[in-house]
Amino acid sequence: MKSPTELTELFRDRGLKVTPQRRAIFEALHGNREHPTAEGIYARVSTSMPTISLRTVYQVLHDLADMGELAQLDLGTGSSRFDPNLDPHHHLVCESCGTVLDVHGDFADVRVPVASAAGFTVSSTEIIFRGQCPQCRAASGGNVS
Amino acid sequence: MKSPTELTELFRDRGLKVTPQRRAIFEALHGNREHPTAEGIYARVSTSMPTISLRTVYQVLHDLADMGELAQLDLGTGSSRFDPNLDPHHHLVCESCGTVLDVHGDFADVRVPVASAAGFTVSSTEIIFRGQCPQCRAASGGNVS
DNA sequence: TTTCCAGTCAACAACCATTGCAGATTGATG
DNA sequence: CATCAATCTGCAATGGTTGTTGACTGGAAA
Repeated sequence: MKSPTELTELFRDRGLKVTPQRRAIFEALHGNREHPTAEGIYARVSTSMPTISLRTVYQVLHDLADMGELAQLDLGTGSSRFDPNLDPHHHLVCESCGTVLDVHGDFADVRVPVASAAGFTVSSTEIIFRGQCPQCRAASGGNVS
Repeated sequence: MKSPTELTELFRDRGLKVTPQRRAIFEALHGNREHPTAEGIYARVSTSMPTISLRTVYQVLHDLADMGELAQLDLGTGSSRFDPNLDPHHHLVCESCGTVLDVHGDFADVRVPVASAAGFTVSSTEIIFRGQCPQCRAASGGNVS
């Protein structure tokens, strides 16, 4: 994702206002590797701006996603997660605690076999590895519960 | 997924009752390749059993999933989908209409690079191809959305 | 710096998929 | 066919997310 400064310019260029709320959200996302949920961003921003509403957080996150500056993920953990990392990559999801890690690797050869494609136009490929993180494995003795 | 008859035996063996509701749901799932939602199964079963409740459909689907006789999928289409096909396979999702197709293919070489694994124990790998089906492409002139 | 207004915000209610609850009902066994 | 635990239904409640609306404000222009 672009830096808060770059996003500020981008918004101005598009005739959009750069409000304190937006700035705070830009900051909260910058360099964030936690794949936060909207609630997560809300919690973080609320500490410095207690009056911001969750509605606004959703709005700004969607604006950024629509502009292609942020990826929205649905990893089956109950709520959408937002990923400022726009490099092509995949995810590792802990089924116990929900933690998400990035997986970088060359999966260029992962394509739909022609026989299955049936005229489909594939625009993106998402690989989700599910399992258990070291912390949860240690805590549960290796059982996924 | 096992046949309705086999599921009947399986339930009896486990001391579970085989009610008309369960039988109807077994039938609705048998050979179903539509990756239906709970609502979808409810709609189908309702035609022959108008008094069945959506609550019961959810209950039975979860029972089957817990028993490993049915796969529950979250493909980011808003609601869970249920897949009676237990062969290892992946999915192709139309971003316009939500249709889901199975993708069979050899993706055995899709593994988490050691560097990314960071002690994670990977128990399953899910590949989701997103795009547009032929019908939607024709209908929209090739534009998504 | 003041004006002005399109763009934005906060609060609230609504929405959807899903689940918890409790009382009525019913398979399966003896 | 009597018994009873398992099951069903209807309804309320939950959690995540979005629609609405009137008040508010960033920032370009004067």
